[in-house]
Amino acid sequence: MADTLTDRSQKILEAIIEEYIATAQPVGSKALTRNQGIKLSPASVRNVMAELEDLGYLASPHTSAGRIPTEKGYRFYVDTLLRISDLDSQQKDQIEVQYQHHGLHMADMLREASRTLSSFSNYTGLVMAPRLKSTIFRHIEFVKLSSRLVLAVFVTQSGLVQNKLVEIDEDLTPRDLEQITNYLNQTMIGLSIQEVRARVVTEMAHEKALYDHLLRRAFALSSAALIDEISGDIIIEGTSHFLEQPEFADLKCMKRIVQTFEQKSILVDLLDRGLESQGVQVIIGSETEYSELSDCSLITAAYSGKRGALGTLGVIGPNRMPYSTIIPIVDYTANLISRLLDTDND
Amino acid sequence: MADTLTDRSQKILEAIIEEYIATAQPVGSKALTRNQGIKLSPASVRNVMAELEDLGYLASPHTSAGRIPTEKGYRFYVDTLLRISDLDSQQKDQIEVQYQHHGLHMADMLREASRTLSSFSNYTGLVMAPRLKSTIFRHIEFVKLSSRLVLAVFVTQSGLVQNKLVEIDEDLTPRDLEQITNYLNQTMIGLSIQEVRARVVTEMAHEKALYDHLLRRAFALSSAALIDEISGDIIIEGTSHFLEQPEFADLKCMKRIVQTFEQKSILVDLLDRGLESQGVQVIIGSETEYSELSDCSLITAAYSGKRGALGTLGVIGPNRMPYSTIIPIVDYTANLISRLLDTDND
DNA sequence: TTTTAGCACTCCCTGTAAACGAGTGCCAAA
DNA sequence: TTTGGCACTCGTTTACAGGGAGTGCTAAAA
Repeated sequence: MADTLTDRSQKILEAIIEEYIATAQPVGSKALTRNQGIKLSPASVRNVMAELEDLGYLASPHTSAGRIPTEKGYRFYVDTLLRISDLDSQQKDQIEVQYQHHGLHMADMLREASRTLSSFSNYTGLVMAPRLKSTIFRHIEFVKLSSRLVLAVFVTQSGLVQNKLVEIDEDLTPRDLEQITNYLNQTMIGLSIQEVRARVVTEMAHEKALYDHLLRRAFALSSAALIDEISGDIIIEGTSHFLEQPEFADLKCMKRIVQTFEQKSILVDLLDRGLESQGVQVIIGSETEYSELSDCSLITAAYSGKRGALGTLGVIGPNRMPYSTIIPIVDYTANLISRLLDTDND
Repeated sequence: MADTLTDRSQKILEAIIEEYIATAQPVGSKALTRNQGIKLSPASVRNVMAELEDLGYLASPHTSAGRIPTEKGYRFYVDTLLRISDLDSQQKDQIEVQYQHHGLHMADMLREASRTLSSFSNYTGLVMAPRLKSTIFRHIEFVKLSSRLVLAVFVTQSGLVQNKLVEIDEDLTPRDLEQITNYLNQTMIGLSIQEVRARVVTEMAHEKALYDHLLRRAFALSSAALIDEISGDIIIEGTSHFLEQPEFADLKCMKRIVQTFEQKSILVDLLDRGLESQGVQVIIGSETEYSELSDCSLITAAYSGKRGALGTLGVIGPNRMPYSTIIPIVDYTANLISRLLDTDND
């Protein structure tokens, strides 16, 4: 089949998709010639529509309804038809002002990001918090809570604070802890947590019969402290926007989606996919590879700190989303968060 | 009006409420005599029902439907008709086993509590994390991040770790910080955060021209660190259970409730109310005093640490909830959490 | 005096049928 | 190649009748 669409076909496809995005109703040939700037008769449009249906870009729910875009249609629209404009500076300001009160706390900032994404897009906002392992070590502190319990507090370059309780076998004096702290802080600064962990492991293996008692304990302690990373936490805001979408009026289907959100692991996986990519990613329907989300699309972008990607954020909604307005919002927010993380903590 | 119900009236009211809880359908006189253990004819039941309606315990949606309980009906049921049985030990074990993997982390434990409440009740689980101010100071640590930025880490008696970034005016050497830390840890241990804060404030006022430079800075720093407490965080799990309730099939109404959940402040207020009380509290419908939740009921209980109440947890659902099975679950969970918090960190 | 049976009445729900409308596909004419 | 016309399809709406569940009232039975 000739998969190259004529200019005219593309124009009509675009008009159909945009009309459908706006109205959520199957769009017919007549409606198209009326509302959109199509200068053809309904009959001509019908011919093109039939052709587009044959090619798989459109589908008809039943004989006498209009056409709705298929996933392939949306994909083509996003890939080649969509012209993405920048946000105007007024909107940028409106978004940016949301972060003014959250000067220093990373967790608050990410929550605000999710909330802002949701309220500016009118869909559901998603933010995946940085994985511990991908962040840069800045500082570690041990606080002795009882004879067998030590609290380890890491601070990462980007200002994320993470703590973990560690059980220890032998009693350590505050003096021991202080020395261990100093040693680790001097040797590990600037490495990623992943690198720190690797280094601890190799050093422990190499110097099995480590002569320096203190060092051995330092490694044992930090190894225990780093052992299981926090699974990337995900911040979801604005689930209620899903309830506004006519395509999810069916409670069964709605419930499946909300349950998927509650479970989080699927969303973590989807957001993870965008972590290594540049710019905005769009995942449409079954491209998610989860049947629960086969009617949902995600628009995601990675945000990054000084040294590479930290996490991903985005918006999830029905396939029928106004991509042209949401993509810039996601893009701008990701850049804004990256910028704020860079400047805040130095 | 004679507000004392005869034994028979009470029995019938109870049967109606339980039938309605089970079926979500208005219950008629015939259905009652069929299914429940009522040995009267439908006509007699009807007389009693009419009386109960006059007294405000029942209502009829329309002429030829059965009766449904009013809030007053539920309240009477909960206050005087309900016999609460203990959980059997099998159920207790099932609940308890959920916490085995979460030995040490308080945050994880609370999240698990919310999840368990939800899955065992089939409604939505709520847990309000301890307010910082009501917890007991155990340890404070300052970590210098840059010349103007200090990270303050508190540990509370119950193992809650809270951190806050503080901007400082003058540069402090690590040695200064260490001294300040030591001073605060020695003087403040065992006080509640609220008391610590009060103490810092009075000392700062009293010794305005504080001769000891170090002390002054210690107070300034801890004052800044304690200044605005974390607003009680609330953990909501199982919102999707709301989608199963026939009374919320209306999307409008559903959306209003989900939005209320997202906003959280209302739930915080409601959970706060149960903080000072002993045992299980039930808030029914408009008793919440929020119109958004006029069709919802909460079952809450406070959990506590060594020294008094820390937070509240519970379940929220429609007015039509199986109180007799959920109250023991909430009660047991609150006690379990209290116990775990007590034993874990000593 | 209390309980029950009978009966007329109300109101919702369901199913059917008809009318309607939006849209399609195809064919022939422009 | 485009357009107008036309028959056809199919979902949606409206109207209406019938059935069912439940009520309130009254009079008879216990």
